Amino acid sequence: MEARSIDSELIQSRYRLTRQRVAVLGAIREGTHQSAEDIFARVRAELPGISLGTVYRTLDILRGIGLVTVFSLPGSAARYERGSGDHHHIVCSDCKTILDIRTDRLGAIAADLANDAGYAEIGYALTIVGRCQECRAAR
Amino acid sequence: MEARSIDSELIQSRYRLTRQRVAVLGAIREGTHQSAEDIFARVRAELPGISLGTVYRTLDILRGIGLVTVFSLPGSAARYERGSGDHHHIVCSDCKTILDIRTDRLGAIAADLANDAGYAEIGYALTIVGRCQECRAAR
DNA sequence: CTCTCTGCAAAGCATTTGCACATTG
DNA sequence: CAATGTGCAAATGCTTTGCAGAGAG
Repeated sequence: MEARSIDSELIQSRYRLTRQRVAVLGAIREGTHQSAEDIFARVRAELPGISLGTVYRTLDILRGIGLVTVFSLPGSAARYERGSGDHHHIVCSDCKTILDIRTDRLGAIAADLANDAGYAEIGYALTIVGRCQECRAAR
Repeated sequence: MEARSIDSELIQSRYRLTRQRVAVLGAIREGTHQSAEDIFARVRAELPGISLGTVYRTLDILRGIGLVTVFSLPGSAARYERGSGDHHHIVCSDCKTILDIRTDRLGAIAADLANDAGYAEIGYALTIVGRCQECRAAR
């Protein structure tokens, strides 16, 4: 079953349900690690009149209600993906390919570390940098 | 003993040893999680004529030779700190305060995950988001 | 002296915002 | 209808870059 429906989430959060918002969330679900421009391009196919500003505004709302997660790597635009950050990333230092990673070995550690620091943990994300197979094979 | 000296590192990397480069690295060592602007402000005290462009160019060189690490959080400028990323961060979702975290519990996990993904690991960074003590106390 | 570096200012992206009109509930 | 959302375009940050003169080796 798909995560919480955008309809109920937006309405419960007293946001209006507009074509643009539905389309943006739809676009997010069609890909991963997309930049705002990527999403803009995708949504445009369905809603040619939408503006990039609206995409940014919508992404910010969706993030606020937990339907979308953002992360950023130095030197590139923010990346958006659906859901709350329930996975991690490994990035190739050469070709910049990003892969999702899942593990259950981090939760306890993050909880301990947050606790030690006196913070109430909200979330955590591990980013690994490495060289992917293709890039190592090529020269 | 302080890490590798900037002099030898720059020279070995066939970069020229300039006042600006020495000052920028000095500024980095006086703080943590500094933005390029922060570093610019700090260096200016010593070298009033330096330009922001030079700060950026220098930071990029220092990062290239491993004397400086960069990281970024969505919605704010890149942060620079000395050394190679040998520690992690916890950020307050309210006041944005960043704390350094050290642990030896992640190395093996990161190595396994990189391996599973077919990547040759270069580095990894954990970022925890939470609410700090002060922010929880205040209202 | 030659080659690299720097300051300056302009350019380039990514993201945000003000405003008048369109839409939702 | 009233309140909210959207398109448009300008504005704002952050970072990069071209160029001519300054400085390092």
